[in-house]
Amino acid sequence: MTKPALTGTKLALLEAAGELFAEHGLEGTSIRAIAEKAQANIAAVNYHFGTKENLYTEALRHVATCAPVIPPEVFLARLRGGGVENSPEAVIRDLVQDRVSNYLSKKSPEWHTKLLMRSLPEPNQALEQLIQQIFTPDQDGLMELVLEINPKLSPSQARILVFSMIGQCVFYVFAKAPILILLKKEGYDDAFTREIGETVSRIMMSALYSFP
Amino acid sequence: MTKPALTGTKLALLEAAGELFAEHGLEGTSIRAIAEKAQANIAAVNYHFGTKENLYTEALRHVATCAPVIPPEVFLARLRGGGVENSPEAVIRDLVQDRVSNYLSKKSPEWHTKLLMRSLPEPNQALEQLIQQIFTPDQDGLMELVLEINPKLSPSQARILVFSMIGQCVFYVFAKAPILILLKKEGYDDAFTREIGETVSRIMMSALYSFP
DNA sequence: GTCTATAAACCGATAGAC
DNA sequence: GTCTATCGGTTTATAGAC
Repeated sequence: MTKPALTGTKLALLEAAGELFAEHGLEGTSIRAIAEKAQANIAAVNYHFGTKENLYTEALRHVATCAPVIPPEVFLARLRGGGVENSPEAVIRDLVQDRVSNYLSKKSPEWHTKLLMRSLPEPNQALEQLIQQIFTPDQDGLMELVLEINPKLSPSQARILVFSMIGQCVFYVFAKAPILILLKKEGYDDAFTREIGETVSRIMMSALYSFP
Repeated sequence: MTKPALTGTKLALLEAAGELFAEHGLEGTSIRAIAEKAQANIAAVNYHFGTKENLYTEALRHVATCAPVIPPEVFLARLRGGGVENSPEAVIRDLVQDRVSNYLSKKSPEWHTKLLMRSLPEPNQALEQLIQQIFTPDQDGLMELVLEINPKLSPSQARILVFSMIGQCVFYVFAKAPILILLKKEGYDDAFTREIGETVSRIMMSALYSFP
């Protein structure tokens, strides 16, 4: 038991804040708006979190620890297990599909990914912690996976391949608004999400075997 | 002559504002800070631009019209011209290298791309105009290029391939801060930038021929 | 066009009653 | 733990002199 359960008001504040921060950023969100959305008192923010910055940090940490993405180790184990259903093609396809559907579909609230995206170019005290706890292990696991499929890759190539894979998935979240305008769509439907996953995994597979 | 020349103060305000907006966002930047940086009076912002939002819009438009990226038509013409130096491999490599170095090196001030990145998830009244004037023609041109190299691609596949190419390039700008922390680097050096370009173009080439 | 001075509103944070 | 009331500071925007 590392984390005490959140009382109703504290949780309501955290989620209201997360949603508003995701939409309007740290500076664009007032604690008054947060308290109103959470149906709590303005002073409750200060009571539960001290400062607005702390609340932002907590919201970001909350999102990061909630991410239901399947860790690379699972796919690495499948790959080493062998069998037709665990071919590199199948494993990469499932991995990419998991990431894409995680980012683009409704597995988790939309503001989770939105807040995450916003925190990347807007460095925050929570970001470095996030990187060490979430991104670095994930990146390392994915590099191991990529090197398992093609051991001839240089570490530097493997790293860029991983960035490219993540970058393609993230781009659709990050640039969602302009992409939707470009496509004249209202939102990503399931068929489009599936096609993104299929195409990205196919790109990665063909690339993986074309190196070094 | 569609645009009257900018007076010294107005231009100074625009550039100071752009730099601050890129760094701290719309809400995180005060017109006081802008005026101070531009060595102008606070009231000058209101005089020249009316509101802070207008100034933000103008700064974004300024950046968009300054982008020195080589248009897809140039590469399409090379491709159709034929010859060894105009092979699909060479053309894609040069295109990706141009984008990457444009985004990552010092061809244009760093705040240009930073402001552009920030405006994508933070929709603004200028964004739609930006998309119609810049993104849509660019996207269409790149799709034509991709279809010239592999005419068997479905339009939907070609579109996603283009998104994937742009997405990979943009990711390194967008997620620069976490990537640098991850790599334990201070900045992108030329060797790294070059390797990104080479790897991304190689990924795209192998993918282009593996479809459909 | 540029300045000073100021209006009017909002901000985050907190003291103190309950 | 929750509330009201308020402090001290900042914000944008503007009126009016030069």
